[in-house]
Amino acid sequence: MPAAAATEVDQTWTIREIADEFEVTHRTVRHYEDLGLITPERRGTVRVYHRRDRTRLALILRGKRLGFPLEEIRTIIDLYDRPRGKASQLEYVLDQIDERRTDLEQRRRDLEDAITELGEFERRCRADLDRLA
Amino acid sequence: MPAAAATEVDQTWTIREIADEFEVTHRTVRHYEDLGLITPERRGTVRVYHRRDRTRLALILRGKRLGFPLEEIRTIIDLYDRPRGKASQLEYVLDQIDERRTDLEQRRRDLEDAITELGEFERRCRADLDRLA
DNA sequence: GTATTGCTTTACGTTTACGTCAACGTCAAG
DNA sequence: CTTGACGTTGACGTAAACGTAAAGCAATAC
Repeated sequence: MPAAAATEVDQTWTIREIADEFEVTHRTVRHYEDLGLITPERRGTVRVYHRRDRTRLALILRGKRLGFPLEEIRTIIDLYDRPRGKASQLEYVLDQIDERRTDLEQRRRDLEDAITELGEFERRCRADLDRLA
Repeated sequence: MPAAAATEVDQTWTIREIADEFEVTHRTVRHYEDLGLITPERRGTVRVYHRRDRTRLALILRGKRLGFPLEEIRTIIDLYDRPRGKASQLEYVLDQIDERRTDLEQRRRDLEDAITELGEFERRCRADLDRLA
C-alpha cells in the first residue's frame, strides 16, 4: 500500500459530504457557487470539492458569523487568492487589507463594549438577587 | 435664565433630528418602531424622542454592526429593560445573559482569528513587495 | 389666503440569502 | 430493467430590512 494513501492529499468530497460536515444545506453550498464564492471542479455535470473549496467555505461561514454580507465576503476571499506578482497589485492588496482591518477593529470595539456592558448588567442582577435572599 | 436650561435633562428630538444624528433615514427609525425596538412618545400624531430612545437606538445600531438580526436585538434590549423584581425573573435574566455571552465570545474568537489571519497575510504581502524592490 | 416644509400613514418594491418544489439525469443494486 | 439514492438545473417562494412613492394633515412663511 502506497504511503500517499494514508494521508490522501488530493482527497475530494461530494456536495452532500461537505454540506453535512459544515452543517449547511446543499442548497446553501450551491448558492455560494452561484455568487462565485466557491468554484468546485466539474466531472461531467457533477461537482467535485477539493480541500481548497473547504478552506473557502470555512472562510465564508466565519464571515457570515461575523455578519458580513456574502458579496463582501467574496471580495475578501478573492483578495486572498488574487495574483499579486507586480508591485502595483501588492500595493492595492495592502490598501484593501488596511480597510479590512479598520472594519474589523471597529467591530472588535463594539464587541468588547457589548461584553463589558453585559458583565456590568450581570453584576447588577446578581446584586439584586443577593438583596432578595 | 434657569439653570435647568443649561443642561436640559428632558430634552426631546424629532424623528429627523435623531435620524440625521445617527446617520440613518427616518424610514429606518420608524421601521425599528414597527418592530417594537423603540417606542417614542406621541404628542397627537407626532413622534417625540427622549434620551431613552437615543440610548436604545445606539444599542440597536451597535447590534447591527455586530451582525445581529433585529428580532434578536429586540430580545436583548428588552432584557435590559425588563422588570426584575422577583428572584425567578432574575434567574431567567441571568440565564439569558449567559447565552448572550457565549454568543459574543464565539464572535470574538472569530473576529480575532480573522484579524490574525489578516496580519499574517499582510506580512506575506510586504515580504513579496520587499523581494521586488 | 396659499405655498412650502416637515411629519404622518399606507402600501407596494427591492435586495439578500437562501428554502422549496418540479422535473430530469445517472449509476449501482436487486 | 426498474427502483432508489444522489446528483443536476431551473423557477418560484419567503423572511428580513428597509426604500420609495402616494396622499394626507399641520404649522410657519410670504
